[in-house]
Amino acid sequence: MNTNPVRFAKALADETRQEIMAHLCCVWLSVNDLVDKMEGKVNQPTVSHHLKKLEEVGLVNVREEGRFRYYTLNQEQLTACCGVLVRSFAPDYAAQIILPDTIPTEK
Amino acid sequence: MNTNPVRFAKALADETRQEIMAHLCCVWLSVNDLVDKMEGKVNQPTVSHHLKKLEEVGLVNVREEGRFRYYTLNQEQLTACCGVLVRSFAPDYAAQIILPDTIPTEK
DNA sequence: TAATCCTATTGATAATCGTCAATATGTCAA
DNA sequence: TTGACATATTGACGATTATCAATAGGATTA
Repeated sequence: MNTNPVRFAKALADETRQEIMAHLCCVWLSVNDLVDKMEGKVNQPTVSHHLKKLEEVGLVNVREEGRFRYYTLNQEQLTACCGVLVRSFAPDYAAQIILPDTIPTEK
Repeated sequence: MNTNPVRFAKALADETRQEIMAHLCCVWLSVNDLVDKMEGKVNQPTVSHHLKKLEEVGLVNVREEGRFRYYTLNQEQLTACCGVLVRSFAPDYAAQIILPDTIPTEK
C-alpha cells in the first residue's frame, strides 16, 4: 500500500514524534537509548508507541539484534513523501526540485 | 512567528483539509464554491473551520471581495515547509533539492 | 532453570480534534 | 431600511490520540 500524504502528515503531526525523528537522524538508536535522549519527557511505552507509528509509514528503519531493536530515520522515505506533497500541491515548484522517484510503501 | 514543522504537519494531517487544498490548487474559490466541490461531505461551517486552520499556517491565501472571501493554495509556503522538513530530517537529500528560501510565517 | 534485561502490548484516562446545528457578523440589493 | 446572502463563530458531541501504569513476550546471562 502506498503512503498517502494524509498518513504521512499524521505521522509527523506530533511534537514528540518529531523530536524522536531528530534523534534518529543519521544514527541507529535502541529504544532505551531514545528514552534517555528524551530526558524524562515520555516513558518507554510511549516511545515504543511512537516508533510503531513511524514504522507504519516507513519513516524509520529497524534492525533487530538480540533483545535490542535499533531504529534510524529513513531519509529517503521522508524525502519521497515531501516530493509527493510538492507534486500534489505545488505543481509550479515541482519541476524545480529533484526528489527520489521511490514509491513509498507502508504496512 | 515561524511555521514550525509540527504546525505544518498538523495542518496537513486531515483528509478533508487535503481535499480542500486540492480544490484550491491554482485557482481562487469562494467558501460556498468549495462547499459545492466537497459534494455534501462537509457543511459550510466545517469548510470555514478548515480554511481557518490552513490560513493560520499560511497554506492558503485569502482575497476579500465584498461579502465573498476567495481562497487559494499557497504553493510557495507548502514548498518552503517541505524544504524545512527535508533539511531537518533528510540532510543527505537536502543538498540535491532546490526549494524556496522563504521564511514561512504564520499567525 | 531462574533471574534480568529490553521492548511491545493492554487498558485507562485526559486532551485534542473534526463535525454539525444554531447563530452571529457583515455585505449587498431591493 | 429591510431582507437576502456569504462567511465566521459558538457550543456540543463523538472520535481519535497521546500518555502512563501495569504487564506480557522474548532474549540474554548467571
